[in-house]
Amino acid sequence: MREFDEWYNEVVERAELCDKRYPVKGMNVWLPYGWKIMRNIDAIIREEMEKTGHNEVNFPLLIPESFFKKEAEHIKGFNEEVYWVTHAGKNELDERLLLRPTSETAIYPMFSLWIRSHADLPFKIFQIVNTFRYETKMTKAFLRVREIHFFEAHTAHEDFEDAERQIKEDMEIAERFFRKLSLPFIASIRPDWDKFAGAHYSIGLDILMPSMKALQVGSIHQYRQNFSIPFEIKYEGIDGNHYYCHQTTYGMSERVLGAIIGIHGDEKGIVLPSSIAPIKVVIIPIIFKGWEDKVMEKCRSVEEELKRIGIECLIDDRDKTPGNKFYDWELKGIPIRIEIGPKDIENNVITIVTRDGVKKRLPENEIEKIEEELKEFDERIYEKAKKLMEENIKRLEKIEEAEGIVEIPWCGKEECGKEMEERLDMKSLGVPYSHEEVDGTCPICGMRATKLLRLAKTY
RNA sequence: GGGGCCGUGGGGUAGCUUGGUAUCCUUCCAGCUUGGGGUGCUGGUAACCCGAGUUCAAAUCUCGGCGGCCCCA
Repeated sequence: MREFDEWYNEVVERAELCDKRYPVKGMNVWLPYGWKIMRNIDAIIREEMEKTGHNEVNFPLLIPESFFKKEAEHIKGFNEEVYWVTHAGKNELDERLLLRPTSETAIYPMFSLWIRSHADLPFKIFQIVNTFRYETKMTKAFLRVREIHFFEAHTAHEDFEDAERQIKEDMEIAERFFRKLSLPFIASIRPDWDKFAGAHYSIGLDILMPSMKALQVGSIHQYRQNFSIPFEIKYEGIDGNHYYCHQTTYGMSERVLGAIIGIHGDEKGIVLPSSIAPIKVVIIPIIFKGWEDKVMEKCRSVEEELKRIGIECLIDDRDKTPGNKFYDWELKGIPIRIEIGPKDIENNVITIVTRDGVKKRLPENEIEKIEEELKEFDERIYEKAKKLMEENIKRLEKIEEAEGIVEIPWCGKEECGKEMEERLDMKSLGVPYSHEEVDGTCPICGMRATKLLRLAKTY
């Protein structure tokens, strides 16, 4: 949808999330406000990682060409979008180095040194780093960039079953993570022709944007032994023999922020769930002649009370008119604003207005209720987003025009899936992760279909 | 991968056809005023993407580069 794309481009700059004027394509400057939000998102995933026994590491940006080349499928998948470092000053390097497009080939040589025995397993690490991919399509702030703010978890396991348990855990992490951001998503097992380069299978986590295009916001991969064999990641089993590990990864990026902007935003600007809003409550003094001191005094006491109960807040005492400040903070997506003026002081109340337009007065001795108001706000924006998604997932029996995400009975053959893509002008998201059993007919070949193929236009 | 459009103060624009240093709105700064949804007035700062060429003279014409946007595969 053209309007959406225009709105999106404008709002990321007006809300001071990033500055797109940096003169390298696909590389934007994170502004303080946007970066704070991104770091709050990172903090949530970091907390989830720690809860589930992953340790944070930080690998070098550069990978030697010889490492990168060890897994054949992986190179094929990334070769065209790799940035190369070929020189040091005027001298050509003996071995070319690449900027990581993802870190498998940096991390796994170290895995093979670190992992010795079954007692080391499962081995679970993650990092949040920048990765580089020379995207050939049109770039777009947070949605398609060439320098990616990337979260990646890498695990190694004794056997396939334990790696599968990891993938279940990853799905639980994703559920909790996206719920905290009030973002509904769907999980699909990507078709073989679209899985991650080198994976045994891939699960895509997708969000339906208001433009009715699907956005992949996360991916979980089962590698089986596809990397452990070329990288020789082996452990000594209880029986004294050596075995190759089974591996998984889980990845996400600033696309999550792009999804939040797109899903929750409105004509006034972005809308932030309270879990990541740098300021959860903004206090606007409504000053009239003769009331200056009384109003400011009350603002400060409310601020103190909010800080005491652990709610980040700010008094906007800039010399602007209140209306101006309202528009400002709405643009930036602050969940709740408090207005304090003469009328509030006379009635011993504060006026609160949530970002989605609920206005009420709270007695001034019940300020702690703001906490509940924030929770209810998060819940409302989640339900609204969920409704939009559910209304636009459509079950079809034959090939027909539809907006959003469609689910069509599929025999499982690649040629049929690709023909659906072509005729609908959509991309396959894959088969629902929930393994929903169906009894239908593939509309392409007419054979019995036991699964659904999800398709959508994508970013 | 193929095609098209575009680049002027921080943002949005006029000027380009017919070469002579730039219009308006907004933002920003100062002051007064105002203050429960973009208050008003006065004054001020600030721009022709980069490089080469044509010319007495280039925002304007030519070529190249960089960057942005759109459409198709």
